[in-house]
Amino acid sequence: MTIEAGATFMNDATPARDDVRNRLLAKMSVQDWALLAPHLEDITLKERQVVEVPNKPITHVYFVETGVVSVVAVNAEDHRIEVGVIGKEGMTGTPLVFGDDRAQHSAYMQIGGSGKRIAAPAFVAAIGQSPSLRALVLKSAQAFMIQTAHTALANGRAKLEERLARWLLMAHDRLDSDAVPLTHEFLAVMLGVRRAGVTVALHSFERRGLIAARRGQLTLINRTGIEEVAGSFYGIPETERKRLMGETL
Amino acid sequence: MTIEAGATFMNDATPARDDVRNRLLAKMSVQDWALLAPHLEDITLKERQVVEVPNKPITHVYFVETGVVSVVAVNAEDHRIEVGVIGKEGMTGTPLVFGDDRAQHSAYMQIGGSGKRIAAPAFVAAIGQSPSLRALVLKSAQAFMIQTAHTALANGRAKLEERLARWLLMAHDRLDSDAVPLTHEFLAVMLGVRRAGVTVALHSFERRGLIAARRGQLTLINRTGIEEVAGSFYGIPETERKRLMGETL
DNA sequence: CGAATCCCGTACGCTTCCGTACTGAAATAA
DNA sequence: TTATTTCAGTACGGAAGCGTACGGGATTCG
Repeated sequence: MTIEAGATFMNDATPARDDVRNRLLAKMSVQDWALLAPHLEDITLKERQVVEVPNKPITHVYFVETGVVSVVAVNAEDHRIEVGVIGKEGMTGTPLVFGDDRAQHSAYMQIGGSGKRIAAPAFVAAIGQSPSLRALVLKSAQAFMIQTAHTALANGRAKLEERLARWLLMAHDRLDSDAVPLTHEFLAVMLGVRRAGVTVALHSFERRGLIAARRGQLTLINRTGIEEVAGSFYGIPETERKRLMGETL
Repeated sequence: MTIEAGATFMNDATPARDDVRNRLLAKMSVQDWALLAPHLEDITLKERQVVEVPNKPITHVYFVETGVVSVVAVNAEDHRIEVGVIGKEGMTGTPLVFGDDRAQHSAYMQIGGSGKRIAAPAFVAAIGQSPSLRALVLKSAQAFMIQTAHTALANGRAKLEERLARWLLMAHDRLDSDAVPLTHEFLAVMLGVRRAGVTVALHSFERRGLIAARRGQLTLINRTGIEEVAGSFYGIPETERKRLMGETL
């Protein structure tokens, strides 16, 4: 690991900005970065690590850099389904942006990785202080909301294969490799379908040369082909996020 | 119609506050009300009247007082499904709260009624000026977001009868009578199912004494029974809204 | 290295809901 | 009043996906 020249005029605790891979952190103004940086903490995010628990206070906001967070809505009878994913393009803890201190949903690392986090009070103070920072996180929250709406659409109207393709594409957008380290079981939980249904659908993908599968891992081979399977159920949240946040996903 | 004493010290264009039935307008501080009131316009909201068009600028924010708005997500292949409903508890135009000027979804009156509206620029100016007003509409936006997430859950996991019961309850919460003036066709569009499927399900409800049905109209008879049908797919967004906004729904 | 566990492949009967379509009754328009 | 349109009731074959379950291979644990 090399020492970054850009970090020389900052104190030891402040992470260097040049190697920040979270898009929100990278995109904000230097002033806003300066506001957050002293409170940011580098963190490893292991798979299945819980970042938010429903109806519990949010302790930290996580800026993911590698890996994927699943946000899962749960009801009283323990029915559950994923309502959104978060990766390097976004952040967790959107209720804080709305002035609430509690998590609505369950959120945990679906694919392990790393990132930075900030304690909730420091985050709230920062967005209270900087209108431009608040505007940025509001847009990010809106982008997430659009994703949730289209998840509702896909859940109600798309077939299993279409929804599975959509999920793979959303994960792929957030990963640096074509390999998705996940079991069929977890894909099934996220989509709210049978594990066996996922197995059959992935088989079909594999036979068509769209993916390669190994135990606990699958690799995208023909992304365009997967996009064709997902059809119009994939894409709108992605273009809307680009419109709202700028060209970087 | 009697002349309200409370209106005497306001100018002619300013609606009297006492008879405001929209919960958000009724709940805000006098200062925030004074900020909005001069720009509020009484309006009749006929059924099927369009209030937002996807990808088009939002012209007005609507504060519904009677009737119900459907917010419907649409994709490129014209698949569509309702992602939320808005009545007297809320407002349309949430993207404006996030700093965006465009509608994501289609929004129209599913059940006709009336309300007040304000031109988008005046609304944006007001929330820019008053932090307390901004906080209020942010919480309302969050409540809507929770509703959307649970719609995604219901779409993915609930059966037709459960989803239909959920919809009826959400509509009933927003109406002043037990009569829901809607055809099976429109219920089907909102739920993303067949019209014939809705007919059969409503029949079952009727046989069980939960509702009474006439052409283009159905009446809730046993709300508790309908709640039992919806099970845990109904309720969380409602209690969360109460928590966020205070005891009034 | 053997045992226990995890993950995937596959199967079968069953439920739910779709696509489609025809009918008659009710409401509306002429 | 008659014609037209809208809405609800019903039907049938079929697709999609569920619940369940069993076996075998891969991986991990002791």
